[in-house]
Amino acid sequence: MSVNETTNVRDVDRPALLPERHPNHDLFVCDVLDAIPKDDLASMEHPVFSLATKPDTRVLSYEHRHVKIQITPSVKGLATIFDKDLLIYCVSQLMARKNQNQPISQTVQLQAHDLLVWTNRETSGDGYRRMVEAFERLGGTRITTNIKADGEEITNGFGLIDSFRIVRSTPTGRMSEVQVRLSDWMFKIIQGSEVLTLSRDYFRLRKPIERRIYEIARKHCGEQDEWRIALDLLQKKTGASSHGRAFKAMVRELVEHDHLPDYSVAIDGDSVVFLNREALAEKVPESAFPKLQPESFNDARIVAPGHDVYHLEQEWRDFWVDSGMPTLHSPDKAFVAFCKTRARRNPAMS
DNA sequence: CAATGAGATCGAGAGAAGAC
DNA sequence: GTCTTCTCTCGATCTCATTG
Repeated sequence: MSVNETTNVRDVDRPALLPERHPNHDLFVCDVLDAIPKDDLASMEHPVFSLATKPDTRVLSYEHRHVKIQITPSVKGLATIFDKDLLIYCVSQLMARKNQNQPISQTVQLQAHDLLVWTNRETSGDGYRRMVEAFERLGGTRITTNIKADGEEITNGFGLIDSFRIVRSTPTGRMSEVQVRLSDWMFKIIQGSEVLTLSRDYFRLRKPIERRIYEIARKHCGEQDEWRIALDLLQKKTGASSHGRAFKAMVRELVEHDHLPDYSVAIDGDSVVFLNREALAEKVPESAFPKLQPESFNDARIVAPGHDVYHLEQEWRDFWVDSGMPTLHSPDKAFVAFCKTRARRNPAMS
């Protein structure tokens, strides 16, 4: 669901969300630490990706019930939350194939330009340079953990990705194809479909912390109506190392601009409350929604052939609620226009 | 006209200084 | 001590001009 740009502009007239450069398909993401046996680490959700925008060479260590986990960066620094975009792309490509019952392999072949477009990034030379650096950080970041099994302590180490290979096109020296080999554990996650679907607007989140908060909300709130967490605990989960005051100010800003996909955020004392937007939409009384004429559904079928117009109506209602339930002079025209845009963006599957 | 390059600007985080 | 404000660094991002 795209956000109404005109109603979501910051005081400093800078949109909270990045522009939607390209309409994407479904996103899937796996929680990295889910890869580790769940009995031992299910209750641990430690940040793996750095939120910093400059090289972060800290070694992160966590301990929980005699299980130790250590995240070690290469000299290039920890993989950042922006680097995770590349991993999300690889996982999504494999999941899409898997969902179509096509065979999947641990090595993903992808077009560099497609990756940049799909992850809502710049396709400039700088964009390509940053992509290579991101792959280097992903490959260089190692996770080491010890697990006790039958009295024996086993230490496992793995990278975020196993390896990558860049194929450059000769005329301009620009890279064209990238081959990424995923780690065994990452591949197991995909095989087990232990992934979450992300909003398309995830890639439009500007701040690293906002992306991390969305992931946490996505995992914990999920389809529930509401999820509540203490502010300091949320900060701990995000891994943000800034001062508590700065973190609280950031959450306040998130509340004020209300631009987090899928969830609305509120502060209640020392707690942060995530409200599922879909659940919120359901609570709007039927009489409050704009009335549509029966002919409009016929018009919608014409502009969006192959789509379920009643499903589109539901999406349109969600969009209307997200936009702040504005008064519409002509709901029918707005609905048909919405269907037309939707159909252009996602042509009906045959 | 899409892809690309260059320079400007933003943001996270850290540290310092000053007010209370 | 606590809190706010300012400055700095550097990668991410924005904007606009150029290229093929």
